[in-house]
Amino acid sequence: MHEGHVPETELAGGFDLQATVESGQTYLWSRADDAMYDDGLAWGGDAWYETVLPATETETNEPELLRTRWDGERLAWESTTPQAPEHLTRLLRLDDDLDTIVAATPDLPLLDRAFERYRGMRLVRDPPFGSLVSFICSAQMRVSRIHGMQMRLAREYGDALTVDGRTYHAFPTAEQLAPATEADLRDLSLGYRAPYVKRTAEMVATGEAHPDEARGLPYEEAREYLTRFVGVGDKVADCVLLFALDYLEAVPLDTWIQTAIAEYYPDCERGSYRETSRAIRERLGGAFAGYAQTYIFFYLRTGGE
DNA sequence: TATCCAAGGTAAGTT
DNA sequence: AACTTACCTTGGATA
Repeated sequence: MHEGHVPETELAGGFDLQATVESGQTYLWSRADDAMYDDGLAWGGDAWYETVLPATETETNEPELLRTRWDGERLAWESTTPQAPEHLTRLLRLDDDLDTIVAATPDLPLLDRAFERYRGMRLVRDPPFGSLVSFICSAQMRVSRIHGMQMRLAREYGDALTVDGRTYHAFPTAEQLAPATEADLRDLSLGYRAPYVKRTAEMVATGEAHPDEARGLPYEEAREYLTRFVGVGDKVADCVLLFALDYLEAVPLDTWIQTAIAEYYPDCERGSYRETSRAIRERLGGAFAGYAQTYIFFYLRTGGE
């Protein structure tokens, strides 16, 4: 295993690894201590987190293990690849300048409290297919269970990798996932999401469509593109745009944000997803509105008011 | 111990 | 285009 660290001085605006990984943006990382995912908020936050890089994203075309831990002053890492810092920077957006982003965001009381509480939390940049499947699975589901679904999908269908006697699994490719039957996926407790995941995997595997195709389109066109996948409506599309495809202005209108709008920004409620989305995006500052959304989401979900 | 409820929504059918 | 309804599963709350 290669190892190293990223010093705090290279992380403009600080870093909160636990909030970044456990805030419900990504379901493709795990806590190495096997503590219940989504149970760490009162815990301490210096656990190792690990993910497996898909073979399609590595220099070797093999899956690679990546582990990382915040030790209070710096981001330590261990990996089967020496390219770990580059992968960490991409996946956890280490080169985002949070000070600039916070400064560019409007001065709203709720937002200020959320920024203060979780200062250092970054957006993630998940692999698009994994992000797409994760958020299809997120419908009417709790964070810890969404995570469990992705872990089971990886274990059943993803590439295996053995390191120090332990076996890890990459999230499956569309080609690996498409052959699964609806019954297979229901056995993994996906419930009614099973046929959505299967049909979406088939669409990607056959080349009919790919989430990467949305990249670069004007924001609302990109969202519209993603809704062609089965199980993907406006909200899930916004999540993929924000957490995988670099659309930092995307504001997923989930139940928590809907509540926040009703309570704090009622004038932004416009009756339709499209118009409400435009209004709240404007209220949260436009270009980085998705960053603001993620802070508000996590702040409210963890008991902030 | 049994029952109920809600969880980061979406698709399909009606009006 | 706006409005209803069904949908799997399960941990945690309530009786």
